Amino acid sequence: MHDVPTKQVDAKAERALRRRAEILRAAVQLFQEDGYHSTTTHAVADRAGISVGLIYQYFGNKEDLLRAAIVDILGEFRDRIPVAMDEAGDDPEARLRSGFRTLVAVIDEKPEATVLSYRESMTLSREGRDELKKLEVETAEPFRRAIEDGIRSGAFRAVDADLVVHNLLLVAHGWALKHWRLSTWLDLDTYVQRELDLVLGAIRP
Amino acid sequence: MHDVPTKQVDAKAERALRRRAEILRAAVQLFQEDGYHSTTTHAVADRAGISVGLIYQYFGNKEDLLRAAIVDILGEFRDRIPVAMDEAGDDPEARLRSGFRTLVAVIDEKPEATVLSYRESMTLSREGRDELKKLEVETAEPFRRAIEDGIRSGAFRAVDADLVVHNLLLVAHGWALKHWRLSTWLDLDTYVQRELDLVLGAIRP
Amino acid sequence: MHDVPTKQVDAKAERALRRRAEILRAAVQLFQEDGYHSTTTHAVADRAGISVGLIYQYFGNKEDLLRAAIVDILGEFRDRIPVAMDEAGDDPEARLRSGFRTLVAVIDEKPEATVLSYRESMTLSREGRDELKKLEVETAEPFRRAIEDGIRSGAFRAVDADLVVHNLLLVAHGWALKHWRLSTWLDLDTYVQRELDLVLGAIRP
Amino acid sequence: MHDVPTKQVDAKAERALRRRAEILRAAVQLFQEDGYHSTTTHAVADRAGISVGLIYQYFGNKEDLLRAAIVDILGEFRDRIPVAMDEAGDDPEARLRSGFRTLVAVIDEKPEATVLSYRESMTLSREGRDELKKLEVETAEPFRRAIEDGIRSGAFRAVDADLVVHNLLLVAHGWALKHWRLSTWLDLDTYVQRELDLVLGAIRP
DNA sequence: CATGAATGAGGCTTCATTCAT
DNA sequence: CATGAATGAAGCCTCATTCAT
Repeated sequence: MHDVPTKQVDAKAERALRRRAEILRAAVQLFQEDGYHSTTTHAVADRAGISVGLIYQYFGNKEDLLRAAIVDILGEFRDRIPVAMDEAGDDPEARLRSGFRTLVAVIDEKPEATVLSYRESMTLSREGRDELKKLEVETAEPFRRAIEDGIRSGAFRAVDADLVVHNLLLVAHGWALKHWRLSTWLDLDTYVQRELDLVLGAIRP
Repeated sequence: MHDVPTKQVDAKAERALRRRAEILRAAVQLFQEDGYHSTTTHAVADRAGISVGLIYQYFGNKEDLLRAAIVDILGEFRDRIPVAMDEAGDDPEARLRSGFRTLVAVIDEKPEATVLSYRESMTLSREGRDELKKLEVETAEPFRRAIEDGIRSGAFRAVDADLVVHNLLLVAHGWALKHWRLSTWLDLDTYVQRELDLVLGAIRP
Repeated sequence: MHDVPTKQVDAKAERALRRRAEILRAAVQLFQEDGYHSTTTHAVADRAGISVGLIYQYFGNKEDLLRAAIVDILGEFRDRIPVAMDEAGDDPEARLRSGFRTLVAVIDEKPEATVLSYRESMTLSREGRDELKKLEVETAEPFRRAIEDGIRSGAFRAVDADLVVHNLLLVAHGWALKHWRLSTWLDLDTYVQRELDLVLGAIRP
Repeated sequence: MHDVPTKQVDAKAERALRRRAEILRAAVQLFQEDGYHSTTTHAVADRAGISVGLIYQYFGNKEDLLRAAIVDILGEFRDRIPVAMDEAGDDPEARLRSGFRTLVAVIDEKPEATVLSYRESMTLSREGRDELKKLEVETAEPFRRAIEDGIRSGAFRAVDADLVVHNLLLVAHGWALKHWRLSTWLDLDTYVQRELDLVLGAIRP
């Protein structure tokens, strides 16, 4: 109704974003700990330190919370990987190494979300799943390009680029999916190192 | 209280086993189609053509049904892979190829169960999860041995055998997990062929 | 699965019908006492002496219960009125008197449901409302025919038959709608008698 | 604590009244469209172009809004009908015609509120309902007096005056309650005309 | 063995109302 | 005056599980 100082609007908007993030963080934690279906909306509210009702002012429903959680991490993949690859310069192999290292690092930061996207993605509605697939394809794209560049330049053999990307992503996700086993004998850096050696060893001429 | 002819007992026992299998099949189908949590026991009963009550004569509860479904497939891995490897003779690479081909083939036969074991394993109780992990380790074992044999014989480089097995299993599971994408450009045999080329290419001296 | 003696099937079907009727009766009572929206499904279950869950084996949801309640009484109108009119013979006025008397009598038996159909009908979905309108038109039909017969035979003036029926129904419903006021100075028979005198007095030549 | 110019007080008071009326109008619209229970206070605020909180500065709670809406229209009946009857002079029949015509006209102006008073009156608390009954009786009173005057003067038969009033009110309300059916073959004036002919035909000597 | 009617705890979600700004 | 973020009680409904037949 009234004109309100811009600063106030910004403050409100920022506050709203912070709230949204708080709720999402609580949800991701609990989804990871107990699974999506065993997590109640009340539990999310409690963990976030708010009331149940408030969840529904930031998210349409529980599934929305799940989708937001998964989209959140996949979005981070999509955004951070190209940056990391560009910082590595033009060499295809260097780009691949940097991108993969970043991918696994992000997964290691939020393993919950990665596991979630495997475990609960089919819980989502058709639209939600399609959104995920789109993000997944977008994440794969920079890797695919680096490999094809490498093939063109002769740095790599004429392998099936899509398949190599598929493997790279699987192996990266594997760090989260099978962490219970891997972490008994490897740390993050060693895992990245050895996997890169294997993958690159397979595609170098 | 009565003595019962043995033949009748056998007939009964067999009938019971068939029933159990029917229920399990219905459950696996529905778990795959709709997810474990969205599948109701009534739906399982309907699909199996029996009444709800009967489910509880063959399985303790719904989670039991899930565990049985997953154990079923993992057990098949454990049993069929050593056989396939033995049929391939003594050469480590041949054994690896045969074992991997069989692994992917079994997964292709019942992709549902594979996906299930990723998606719902955390739904299980502590005991159920431990049982799965045990089966997973047992499945990995023959692969690990073949690789170590190959390393010893000089057929393979001195790679981290456990890591290579980890990758082999991930890639095999990947056929089920990412079937929606892979099947757009590959068939089963090509997938097995190309993956073997990549993996073996990485570990050959 | 098995063939079952017909008698048993009948017994079950009958039992089911009784249950349905019990639940419906409890619901109508409570809807009348407290209004549809103030009546909880738990309250209905308690009144019916069953558990909440059972309601949902006989009715799809709460609205379904409301629709069933209203359809129930409107159906009774539709069925009992033609019978009463036929018992009255051929004379249009006698038929009208008998039909109206029956209408008010049925309303007096279950005033709740009549009030419900006024108060809550718009709570229903489009389909539910259409079903009600159809029943209402069917209830009106025999009255309309009697009046038109009377007009043709010269027993009644050339009045707007539809309007007279509209009035008859309103007045009959009025017995339930304004019972709190009417019952302070009239009983059922007197109400019927006097209203018939008024209505017939208005349409006689 | 400050003395405030009277003009300002008036301006404020008027502004407040306007706000109240705006809110009430929004509420009546929505109550009619969706029913009282399906209308949320947020929806009322939106429709009125204000915030939820403001509603509670003009009305104690949601039920208050309903009562105000119904009292509003019933008060209009009470006020306008005697005026219309007085303008018609002394003849009982003329007074009755004028009163009824006005009653139906007011109902036609705000059919929502009439329907509301049937549909939701039981939603009100004891006090609210009693207030409605009082208003209803007050509305009926001038009609009753006209009929008794007519009976005394010999213009009408010795009918049950209260019952005739009951019918008049029912028939008037019927215009709103059954508008969906009536409006398919009648307009307002015809309805008034024909109903008056029927009712007066029934009570003329 | 087999049935399926019955149970009831518990989950998701809505929405009237408040209060700090 | 006015806002709208926040609350939390309460309702509808589902569904795993039992048990009398």
